[in-house]
Amino acid sequence: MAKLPVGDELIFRVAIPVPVYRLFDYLAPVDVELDNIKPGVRLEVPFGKGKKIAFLLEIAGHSELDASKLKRVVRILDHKPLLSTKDLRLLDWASNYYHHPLGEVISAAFPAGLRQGKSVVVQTEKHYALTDLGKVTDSARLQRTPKQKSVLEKFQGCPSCLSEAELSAWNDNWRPTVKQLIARQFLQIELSDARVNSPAALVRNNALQCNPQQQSAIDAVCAGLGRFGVFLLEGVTGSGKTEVYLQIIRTVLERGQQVLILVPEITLTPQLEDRFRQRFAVSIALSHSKLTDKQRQTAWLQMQQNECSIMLGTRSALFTPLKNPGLIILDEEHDASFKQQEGFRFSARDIAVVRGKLLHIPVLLGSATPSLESLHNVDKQRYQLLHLPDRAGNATEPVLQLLDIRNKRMLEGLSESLVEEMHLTLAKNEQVLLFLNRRGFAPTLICHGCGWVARCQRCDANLVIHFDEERLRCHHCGKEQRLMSQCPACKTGELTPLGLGTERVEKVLAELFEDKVSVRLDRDSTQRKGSLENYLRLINQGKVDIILGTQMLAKGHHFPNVTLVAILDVDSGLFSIDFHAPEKLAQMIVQVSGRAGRAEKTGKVIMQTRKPEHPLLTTLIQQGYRSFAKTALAERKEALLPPFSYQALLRVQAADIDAPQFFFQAVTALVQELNTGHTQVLGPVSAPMARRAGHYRYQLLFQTTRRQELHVLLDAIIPEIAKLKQAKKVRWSLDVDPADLY
DNA sequence: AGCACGCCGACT
DNA sequence: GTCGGCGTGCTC
Repeated sequence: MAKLPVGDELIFRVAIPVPVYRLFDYLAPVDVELDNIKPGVRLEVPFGKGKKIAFLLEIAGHSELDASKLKRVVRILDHKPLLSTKDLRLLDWASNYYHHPLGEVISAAFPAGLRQGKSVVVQTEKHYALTDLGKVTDSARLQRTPKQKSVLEKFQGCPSCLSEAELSAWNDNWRPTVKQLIARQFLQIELSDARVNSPAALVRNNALQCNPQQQSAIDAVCAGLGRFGVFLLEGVTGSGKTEVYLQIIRTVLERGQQVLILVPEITLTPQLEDRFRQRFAVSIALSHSKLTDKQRQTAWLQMQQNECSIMLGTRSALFTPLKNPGLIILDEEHDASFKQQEGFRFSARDIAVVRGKLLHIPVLLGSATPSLESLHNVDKQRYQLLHLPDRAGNATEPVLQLLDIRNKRMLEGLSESLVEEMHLTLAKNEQVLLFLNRRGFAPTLICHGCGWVARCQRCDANLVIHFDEERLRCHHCGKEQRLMSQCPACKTGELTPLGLGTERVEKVLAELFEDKVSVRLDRDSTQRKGSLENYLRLINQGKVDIILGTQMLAKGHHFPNVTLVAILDVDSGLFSIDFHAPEKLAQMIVQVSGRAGRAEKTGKVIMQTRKPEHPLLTTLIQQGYRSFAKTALAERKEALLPPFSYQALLRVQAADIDAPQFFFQAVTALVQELNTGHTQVLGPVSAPMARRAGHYRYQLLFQTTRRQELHVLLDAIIPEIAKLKQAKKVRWSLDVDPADLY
């Protein structure tokens, strides 16, 4: 083979999205103009048998490998990097912190299309604001789009006469067509530079009057614009957090900068989105899982190119490049969905803070029930607390009370006193909301004759009875079967449902409140697209008296006419072995309570319990979430648990029962060799659910009071674990700062 | 993660 | 005699 002229060749060092903790070297393409090639550009490279999209990290003069082993870059996909140097640094940091391969981390920052190598279409057309329509004279070109034509003409007659619907149609659907029209006219008439982002055109004058606390929160963040700082906005439901966001965003837009707003889940986005649209006359980029890849890519590029100033998105929108960043807002910062639970297990909240630091912009975290980590950061004066203690308007705080149900007669989970309270509320024509975080009819099917229990074959779990569909279903692996009528063990005993699910409560509601309308909101009843929205509409129209549901009720939905909220079984959250459980339970209780009494009507929250003296419950009820958090933090400190220590969890699962054991034997040997600091190693222990979907699950916990020490150990041990032959027989993953120990 | 190489059981 | 099972190892 002819020897390559090694000395003359330049080396492209790249990251490739494969689960390998290593970079790859390639020969630079021939005749490459180096001036234009910067780190971050996407490349197409030969890899193994096929081709892959790679990300350029550096251009080097030498490679460790013999030049004959190197392949050549096929082509360069980007003229300039789509990610900034700072964002690349952020991704590199995240790769190190979470011990996840850099190629996969960088890949996660791109929308699906660009990840797969789609080229960015150069946008020759500019996006213009509605104000520019006034200068378009040639509306004859819109003959085929009469609605757009009429909006245009209406606008030209009276710019402020456009309705909400017309404006959102413009934002959502019509802009491309009108945009084309403007592009054609661009050659004929001189348009102003009033683009979508132009501050003059972007705010509609409908801000709400703020109370002093809101105003001082707004002032504090606005005074911090242009430099790094983290603000924790603590405000109960209805305290006007959103208005604070909106007014701060206005200031950021006026500075000509962009805002990234992250929210936990799409369920609460429509309402928030509506408020944004009502407030700002600029287009808003959305990014969440219900959109198509193309829509997400468009939104991503609009932010990247500064054609859009506001992005509202979920966790994965965190990495959206911002040409002119001004502020990151993370709403409901305590929410668990900000932590990605598979693959690259990152915390969007924690990375947002690091990103703010790198970009020299403030980060605003908001919550009615801040995470203990964030409150601890306030104590440490790393975050600045902004408190909104009052409900806006005349709304009063709901009254929380414990209802001792020991020795009380229960009707399918409802105590007699609760039923009485419900009657009183319904008699006033007000709504009742019942919360039970367990779907299905009952969580257990047991034989009254022989004690046989319906178990999942593949998990350490019982099958849940779904009476309506006559099925038994495993909520962990999804496996299901027909609900049998005869005990498969003894063939004679009577099969009895044990325990309580929403379906069962729904049945008893129909009997107890014959003349009232109740709806059940859980994953099963809202599976069909749009059905949740339908139910919510009926509820808000007052056509529903009793709302019964799971988790999904706790998040964001407003039920102004609900004045009684009952948590049917608060005890099930009290006895988890996971130290995060009390925090999660307290947050859930407060969030559910927030659904009650939003208007001028005082709400009441009843929690049925058999542990009325439990300190978590009494502290929370008598002294509020803040006191609870203080107590919980003191307990964490006492036990040296996070945030007073740092954890990483090594999880393993395998179909073979012995494989995890062999894996951990090898890992333990590595730990003994490499753990030069004082990191504690707890385990391995079997996961709380030892078998799931036919896989045996074990985990090993690393814990230390000095974060640096933990990362030194992980830096050393992860590449070694990856090389273990025992590691190839299991599926393993590392979870840094695990949000739960399951 | 793919993908090929490689060494042992049931089929034309 | 082959087809194919998935264990093992590599990818610049």
